[in-house]
Amino acid sequence: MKYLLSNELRELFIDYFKEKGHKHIPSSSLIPAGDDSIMFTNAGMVQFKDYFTGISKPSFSRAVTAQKCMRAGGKHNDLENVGKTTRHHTFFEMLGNFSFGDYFKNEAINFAWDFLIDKLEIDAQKLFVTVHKKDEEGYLVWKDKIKIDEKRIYKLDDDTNFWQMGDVGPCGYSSEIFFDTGFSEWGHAECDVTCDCGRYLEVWNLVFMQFERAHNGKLSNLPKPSIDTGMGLERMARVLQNVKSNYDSDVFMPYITEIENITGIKYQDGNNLYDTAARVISDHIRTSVFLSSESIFPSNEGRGYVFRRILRRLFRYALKLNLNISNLVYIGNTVVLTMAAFYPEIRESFGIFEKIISDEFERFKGTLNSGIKLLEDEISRLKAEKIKIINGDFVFKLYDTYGFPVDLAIDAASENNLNVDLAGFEQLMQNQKNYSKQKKGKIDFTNLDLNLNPTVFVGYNELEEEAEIIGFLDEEANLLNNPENNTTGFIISDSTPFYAESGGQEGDKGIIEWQTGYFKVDKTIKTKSGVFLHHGRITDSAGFENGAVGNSCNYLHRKALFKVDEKLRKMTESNHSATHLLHAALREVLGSTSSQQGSYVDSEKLRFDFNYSKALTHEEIRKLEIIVNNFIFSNYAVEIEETEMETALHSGALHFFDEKYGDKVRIVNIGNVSKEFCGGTHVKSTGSIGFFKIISESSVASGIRRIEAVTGYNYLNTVYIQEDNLNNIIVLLNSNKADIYNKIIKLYYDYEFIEKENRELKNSNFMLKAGELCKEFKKIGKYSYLIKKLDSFTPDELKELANMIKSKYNLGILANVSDSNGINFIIILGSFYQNEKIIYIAIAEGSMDAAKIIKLMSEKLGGKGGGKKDFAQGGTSNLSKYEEFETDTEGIIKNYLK
RNA sequence: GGGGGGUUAGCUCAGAUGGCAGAGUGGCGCCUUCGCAUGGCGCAGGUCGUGGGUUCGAUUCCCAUACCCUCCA
Repeated sequence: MKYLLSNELRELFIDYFKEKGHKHIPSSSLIPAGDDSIMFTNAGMVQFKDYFTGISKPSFSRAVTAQKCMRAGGKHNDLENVGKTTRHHTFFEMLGNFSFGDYFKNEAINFAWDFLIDKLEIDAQKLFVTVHKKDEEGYLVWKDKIKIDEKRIYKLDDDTNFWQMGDVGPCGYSSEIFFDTGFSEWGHAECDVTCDCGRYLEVWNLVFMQFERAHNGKLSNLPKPSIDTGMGLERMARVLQNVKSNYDSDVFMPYITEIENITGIKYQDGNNLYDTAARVISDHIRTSVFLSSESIFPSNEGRGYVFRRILRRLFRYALKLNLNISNLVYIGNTVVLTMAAFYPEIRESFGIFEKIISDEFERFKGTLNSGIKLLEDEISRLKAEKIKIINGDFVFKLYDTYGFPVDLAIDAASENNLNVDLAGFEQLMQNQKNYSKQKKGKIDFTNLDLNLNPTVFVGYNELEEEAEIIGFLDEEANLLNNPENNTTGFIISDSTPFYAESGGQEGDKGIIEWQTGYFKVDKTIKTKSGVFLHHGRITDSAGFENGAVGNSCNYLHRKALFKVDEKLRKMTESNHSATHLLHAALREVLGSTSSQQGSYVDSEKLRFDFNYSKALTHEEIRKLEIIVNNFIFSNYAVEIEETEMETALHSGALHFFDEKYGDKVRIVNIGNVSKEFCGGTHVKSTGSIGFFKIISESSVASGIRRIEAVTGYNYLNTVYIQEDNLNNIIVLLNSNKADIYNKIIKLYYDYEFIEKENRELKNSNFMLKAGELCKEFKKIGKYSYLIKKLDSFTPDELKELANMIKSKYNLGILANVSDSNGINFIIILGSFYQNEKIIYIAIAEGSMDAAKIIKLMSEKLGGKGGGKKDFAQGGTSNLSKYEEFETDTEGIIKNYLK
């Protein structure tokens, strides 16, 4: 067996298959292009999916790749296993060779065997293979052509040896090659390839795509069967380096060695906490470096959320080993040193990695601290009540709501001699998962498989076109032959001038009309296979009149005129072309690293997201606007070029791989300032954009900024709105454009001054009034009371006045030594309020109860009220009681004091 | 996409079955001190995220909405 480093293995593999007529295709992004069914690229075949399904055709029939892959979210999730086994990773590389209708089983098996035996010089006695029990053809290749001992061929079932992409589409038997490491993680002495103990390592999976599964589940033979294979680089490196674990290979040892150096503890490849932590840290840092290079940022949804979970798991283990953030960055740099030769993007993005990891660490500390606080409170409560177990509800809430890791909660519990009800926790966790699953179920029309030819799009040149209606889908995606009049749904046609939403450009609106009626299109979308869906409502007079078929009407194969709303389309095109200009300007002002993160244009405005770490300054925004408007005023011609993907890639045009481009791509050239892949529609020359103005700049996620802007007429509208506002203000203040600012400044200061003066005036007025009212207290024994009705006071004013009376009266009593048998008084003030009710408040001191008095008053006055012992208020809309307010209240007080 | 939580003074956060909005810290002033650290006293600083509703009364309850955190998909 050859001893190869991982980089050598990768090279050898690619060279071998290149020699066998395969085209080396670079690894695609970790973000699958135009594929929402998976979160991350998780196998080598992902970038070739459309070739296997036949949606598009490659210009080559054999390919070889080393593909970046992730399994840490969605259907394939290995995250929790990482660090605990010898062979699970969140990020890994898959080596693969592919045949698209070219060679099949015989060659695929021979290539694999030849590579293993001849190139890697692996001892054939250590290899075992599996085939599907019904795959006689595959079995015979192994037995007769390769001449492998029958005892080494395992015939297995669907669950291990049948592969399919989804419920429908291409699928087929697979054959796997296992390597006997002679070492079982579980200490098994006797077992075989079907055992999960790690002794038999699956090193190569060959998928024979030979069937097509229909909606009814039936299989039919594919005319041109294909091959999809995958060999895990990390596993094979481990085999060739003859070590017990992927982590002991040169793929991970550089990082583990660094952890040893930092902590001063030797890595033992064991199951203890330290060794697990070292593995987790190595794996997760490597993954984080790669995710950073894909412009994925930690967030609370989708891929960003997976990234956040990986980072949090990394931090948890880093804390256990007392690693700090600069240690982690240092290890991250080692990832760059070991892997950037093959993946140069990670070197360029290292700054982003540094920022992400340190920002996220700060955030993590925040959630840790708040969690620790809650946990400490709970623990001391339990201790006080002598309870020995923290219940699952609490731990779940801590985790679910506050993001506090469960294992840390368990640690803290055991430090305090407490247990955690883990079963209860798991139950709640399961409930949440089920709940979340149930809540899915909106139809994704873009993912429909309608089994129709792609719609011919003529809308680049035509906005009106006669076309044939070939189908109608209702809102539940049922194909209706005779949709009733007034039904909403989707019209499908053989061709159309309507642009369907894609590439961040809104779909067209407009009208589809025929002799007896029309269909108002409010949006246009398309399926992944290119069938255009015009959404709207049928309005057909024939539907009402045709009694024979109720009010339904057959639209199938009817010719209709498809008319795009030209005005909206033109405005959208302005915005779209302006987006390209803005992109060019951004690269000029902020540098070429500020690349596109997404964009959306409709007829009203354009939105552009890009990565940049801080808010744009006022000056930068102005600069962008000036540059873009200069582009517009230069009236550059917009040239569209249609070309092969290959040549386009070499032309230096900007492209973004979360977009899906066909084999033929369109390149949009604007002057010599912008060149981008783009399937959207554009103005003929930049002059017709008219004008460009940024209306907002904001942040969408950390590290991503968003610019929103308007063009042409839309800007005119915002100018009008602003102008009207300004004019209204000018007229109101009887001023003019030149003076208005100074006038407002003056008014503002005047207002502040007057308000302060007013407050003081009111205060001194209240003081005076309070002083007067102080004299009106009446006495019954040691109690005194003041009852007064006042006109047009607000509740707040009553409160304030009463408080002043109280302090003045208090002062008077305290000054008067002879009256020292305790302070017991109540102040009751009432007023009209907004001419619709009587309000009254009571402030009491000593043993008088304001709330009780207010209750009694409310009974008498037919109102409601309440409060506390020292303060209460009430109200009534029974205005006629106002005249007797004082006498009534006095009666109540006298009665109360009796 | 769904669930949970949050938004109160410049900052960190309390708060009440609905009844006059608080602490710590920072800011300013004064005192203690030869001076500094410190300590003591006082002052300023609030649309209680926004908009509706219920109520005599809402920062608190209800509805909607924005933003942030978090879990699940």
